[in-house]
Amino acid sequence: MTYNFNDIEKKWQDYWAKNETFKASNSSDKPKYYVLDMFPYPSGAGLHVGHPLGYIASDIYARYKRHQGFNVLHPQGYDSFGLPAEQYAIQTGQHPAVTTEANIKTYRRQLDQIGFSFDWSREVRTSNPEYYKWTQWIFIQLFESWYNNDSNKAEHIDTLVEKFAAEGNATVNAACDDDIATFTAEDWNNYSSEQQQEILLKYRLTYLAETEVNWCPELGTVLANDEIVNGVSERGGHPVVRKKMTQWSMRISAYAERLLQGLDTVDWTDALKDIQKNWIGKSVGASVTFNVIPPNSSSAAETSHKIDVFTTRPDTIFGVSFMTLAPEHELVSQITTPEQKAEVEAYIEKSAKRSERDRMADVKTISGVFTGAYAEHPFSKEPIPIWIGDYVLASYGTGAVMAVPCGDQRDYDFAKHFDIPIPNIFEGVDISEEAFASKDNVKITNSDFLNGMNYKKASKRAIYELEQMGQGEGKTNYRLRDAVFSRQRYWGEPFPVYYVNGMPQMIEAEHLPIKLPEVEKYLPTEEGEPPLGRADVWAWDTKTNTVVSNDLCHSALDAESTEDNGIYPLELNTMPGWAGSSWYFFRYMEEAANRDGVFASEEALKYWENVDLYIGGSEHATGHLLYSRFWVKLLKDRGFVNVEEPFKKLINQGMILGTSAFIYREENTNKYLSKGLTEDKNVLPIHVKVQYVNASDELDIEGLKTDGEFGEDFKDAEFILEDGVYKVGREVEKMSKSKYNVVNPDQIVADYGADSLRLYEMFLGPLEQYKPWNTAGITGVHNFLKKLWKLYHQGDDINKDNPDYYLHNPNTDDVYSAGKVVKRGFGVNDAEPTKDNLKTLHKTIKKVQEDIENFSFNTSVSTFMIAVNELTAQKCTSKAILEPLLVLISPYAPHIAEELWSKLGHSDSISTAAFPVFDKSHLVESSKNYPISFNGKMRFTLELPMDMSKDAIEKTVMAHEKTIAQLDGRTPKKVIVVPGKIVNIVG
RNA sequence: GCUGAAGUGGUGGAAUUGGUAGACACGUUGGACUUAAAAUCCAAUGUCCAUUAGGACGUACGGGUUCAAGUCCCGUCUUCAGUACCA
Repeated sequence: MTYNFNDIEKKWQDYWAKNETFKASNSSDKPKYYVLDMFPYPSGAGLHVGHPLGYIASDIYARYKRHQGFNVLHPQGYDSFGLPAEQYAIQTGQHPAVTTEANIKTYRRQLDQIGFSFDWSREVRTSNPEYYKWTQWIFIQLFESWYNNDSNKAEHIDTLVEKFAAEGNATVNAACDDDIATFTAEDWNNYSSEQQQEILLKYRLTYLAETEVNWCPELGTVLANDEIVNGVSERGGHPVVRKKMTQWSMRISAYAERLLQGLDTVDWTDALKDIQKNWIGKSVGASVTFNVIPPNSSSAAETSHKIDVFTTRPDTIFGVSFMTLAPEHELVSQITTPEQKAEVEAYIEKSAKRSERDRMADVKTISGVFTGAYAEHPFSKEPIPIWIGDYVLASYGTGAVMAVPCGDQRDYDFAKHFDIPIPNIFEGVDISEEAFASKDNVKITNSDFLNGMNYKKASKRAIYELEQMGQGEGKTNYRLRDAVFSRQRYWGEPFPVYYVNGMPQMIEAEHLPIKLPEVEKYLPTEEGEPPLGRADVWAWDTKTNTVVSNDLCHSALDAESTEDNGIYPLELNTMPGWAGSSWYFFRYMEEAANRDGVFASEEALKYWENVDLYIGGSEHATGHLLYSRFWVKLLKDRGFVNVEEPFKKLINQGMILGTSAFIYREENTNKYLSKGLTEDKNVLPIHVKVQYVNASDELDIEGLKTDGEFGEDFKDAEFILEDGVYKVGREVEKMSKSKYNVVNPDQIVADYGADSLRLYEMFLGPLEQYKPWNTAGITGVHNFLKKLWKLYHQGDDINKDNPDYYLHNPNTDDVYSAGKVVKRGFGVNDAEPTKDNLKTLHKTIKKVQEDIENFSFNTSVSTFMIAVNELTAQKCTSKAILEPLLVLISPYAPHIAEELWSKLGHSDSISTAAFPVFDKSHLVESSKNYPISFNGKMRFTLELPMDMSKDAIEKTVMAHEKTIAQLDGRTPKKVIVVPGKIVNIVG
C-alpha cells in the first residue's frame, strides 16, 4: 500500500476536529499542563515556513505531555489588533475588521493543515469586543490602583483616599509623580473634588501625562524611534518633530524591583533574563543635594536653588570638580548668569534640534557651556562650577551629574576639553592619561574622613554623613521608564474613558465593552486628532450609559448657556498593541461557554495557574514579556489572579532564514552567466524565485521565462550554461517577499505532507538556533516516513509464484489485480521480539524521551531514522516493538502514527496512549568494541567481554598482533584502561 | 564600548559526565532495476599522500592542563543578537 499522505492527513484532521480530541477539560483528575505559543498577528501574507517552527515544537511537547498522562491546555488565538490592517484600511477603505477576519480564515486553514493539537474551542481574538471588554476592564483596575511601597504592592485607590483624609500625604510612601506637594489631611478635605482628582491622577498606576513624542505632521501620527531614519519618517521620508502630548502612561516603574526579583523564580534562558535585567537597569548609589551659591554671595547659606544628582559612587564625592546639567534641566534658565546667558541659550537651542538618538550616536564630540553659576560642595564647602552639556540626559536620573573626572571617563574627557581641574582621590593611581573607573583594589585619599577606605566602606560612610546633614541619602535608580499607553490609531482597543472638564472619568465596568465607533476614513483629522476624532457617535451619556452622538455633547453645545446634560466626549486615543497580549493567557483558561461576566473564573484560574511552557520569538524580550509580567503582578496584588509570574518556562525559537537564489547578468548585456562562469566578469547578481531552482542549484530556465510575474523580463535573455546547466548562486538571508526566497507551507504540505513538514522543521537544527531553510533537504525526512510506512507493510504475501506478481508495482510495493490494488500486506504480527528488536526500541525510547525533555527535537528525528533503519534491517514485524514505536513518533508525525495505530486495531486516537516505559535491561551489553589508542590516537578496535577485568583487558590488548605492530619493538611507558570505555597505550 | 550567544566536511547539523570527531540527512560520484525517465535499492564520500597495506593533518586562531581536549583553562580573531553618553 502506498503511503498516501494527503488522504491520511485529511482523514485524521477531520477525525480530531469531529471528536474534539484535543479539547481540554477544566475538571480532571490528571495533573494539568499548560503549553502556550505566542499567538500570531494575522497578516495578509499568510504563513511562510518560518512561522510554524515554534508551534510545531510546542505541539510536540503538548502531545508528549498527553502521552505522559497530563491534562494539557494547548490553545491558540490571534493578536488581531494592529497596524498593517489599519494601513491597508487607509489604502483601500476596507474596514480592518473585514480584512482581519479574512486573514484569520487563511491562518486557520494553514494551521489546520499542519495538524496541530490546538483546543480551538478556547480561541481568543484581541479585536473581538467580548475580549477587549476585559482589556478595558483591566485598564480600569490600573486606574483604580496605586502602588504602596510600604506594603510593596498595588492597592485600591480608596485606601489612598482614606490615608489622605486621615493624615495627608506626608506619611504615604507611594510610587508616584515626583512633582507632588505635601499636604495635610485638612488640606485634602478642603480641596475641591477636581483638585483631589488631579492629585490622585499622580498616584494612579495608569495616569495622564505630558509626554514628548516623535510627531510626524505629514502622517498625522506618532512614530516609534525605530520608525525614524535620519530625522525623517521611514515611510515616506516626512519630517518629524518632537512634540509634547497628553497621553496615558503605565506606571510600570513601580514594579521595577519586583520585575527584577521575579526573574530568579522563572525558568528562562540567562540570555533573556540578562536582556530584561539590562532593560530594568538597576543601579545602587546615593542622591546628593548640592546648594547653588546665589550670585553676589560667597556662601550657599540662604540659597533657594538646589540641584539633586544621582551617583553610584558616593565614595568619590571629594573628587567632584564641577557639575553638569542636561541642557533641558529646569534650573538652567534660573541659575545662568547674565554674562553667560547668550552662550547658554545658543547651546540649548542647538542641542534641542538634535534628536535624542543623534545625541546618543555622536559620543565623540565633547560640547558644553559654563552657566556662570556655582554650587557648594556639601563637605568641603568649596564652590563648584556648574556646566551644561548634552552628554547628560534629561531622561535619566535627575538630569544632572556631579562630575568626578578622576573616576569617570566622560567627566574626565569633559574636564580635559574645557581645562577644568582633575583632582586625584585614588591612592597610588596614575590618572594623567585616563580616568580610573574601577571600584576594586583602590583606597580613597585626599578625601577628609573617607581617607584610607575602600569603595564599600567609603560609600557607606559618605551616605551616612550626607544623611546627617540632610544633603542626601542612599538611593536605588532604575532605567526602566513608564510606558506610554496611548496610540493615535483606529484599530486598537478604545479606552473606557470620557472627559468632564478635561478630567478623565472611567466608565463603569458593567457598561463595557465600549466598542470601536465607525469612521468614514481611518486617517487623523485635519486638526491632527486621532482617527476616532472622525467618529460622529462618540460621546458618553452618563444618564443612559450609552455611546451617543457627539452633537449631544455638553461641550459641543453652547456650554456657557446650556445646562450640563451629562453627555461628555470620549477618549480619542486607542490602546497599543501590547494591551491585549498582556493577559490573553488567562482568557484561554476559561471555556468559551463560561466567559460571560468574567475574564476567567476563579476555579479556572486556580486550576491552570500559569503557563508551564511558553514558546515564542526573542523579539518580545523587552516588550510583551515585560508588560505581561507587570499586568500579572498588578492583577495578583488586587486579588484577581493567584500567580506572580505568567510564564514558568520560556523558550525562544530561532528564526528560519531563506536561501536566496541569484542569477548573474553580465554588465550591459542581456546575458546571464552560470555561477561558475562569473569569475573575473563584471556581473550583477539578481534575485530569482527559489521555486525555479532544484536541489542541485540548477535553474529551471523555462519556468523562469514563463513566470507570470517576471517571465517577460527574461523572455529574450540568453543564459550561458556550464556543463549543460545553469547554476545559481545561493545566499542565506532573512525570509522575505522582496528577496523571493519565501517558501509557503501550503506547497510543502501538498507535495510532501504535514508530517514531513513537521519533521523537517525539527530536523533542521536546534530549536533556538537561527538556520536556513532549503526545501531540497525535505526528501530526507519524507523518505524516512515512506520507510516507516513500509516497515509496517512488509508482509510476505508477495511471492513470485503468485500469478499477480507481475502486476506488482515496485514503486509502491502495491500488488494489483485487474487494475485494482489487492494488498500489500500489513505486516505486523505477534512474533516474539528479538533481542536486537528490543535493544533498538529501548534505546530509542530513552533517547527520544531525553530529547523531548531537553527540547532537542532535531536529534529525535535522527533517532527515529536510525530506529527504522535498524528495524527494517532486522526485518522486524513484531507488534510488541512496532506498537510502542508509533507512540514515540506520534508527537512528531501524528497523522501517520494515527493511521498505523488504527491499522493495528485500535479504535481510539493514539493521542492519549501511554508513553512507552524505558527498560534498561534491554541495553545491557555483554561485550564492548574497545577503541585501542596509542598516545591518544585511535588505531584499531577490539571486541572484548564487558565483564573482563582491567588486568585481563591490558594483557589481551598487549598481546594482540596489531598492538605489537604499532609498538614496533618499543616498550610502552604506561597503559590506561578505562573498562567499558577505552584503552590508551602511551609510549 | 558593554552584555549575551556562536564558530565542526561541499550543505544542515551530531558527539548528555573530557574517552572511537563528522551520527542522521542533503548534495555529489559510481552501480543495480528500467526501452527510457521518475521512483526504489546498493556502494563510496573530511583533506592530503599511497595501487594496496597504511600514514599525515583536521572541530576559527595561538598557547596551556591531561594518558586522552570539539568539550576544561588563558589569550586573540570573526559572526550574530541585545543595548548604548545610565552618572
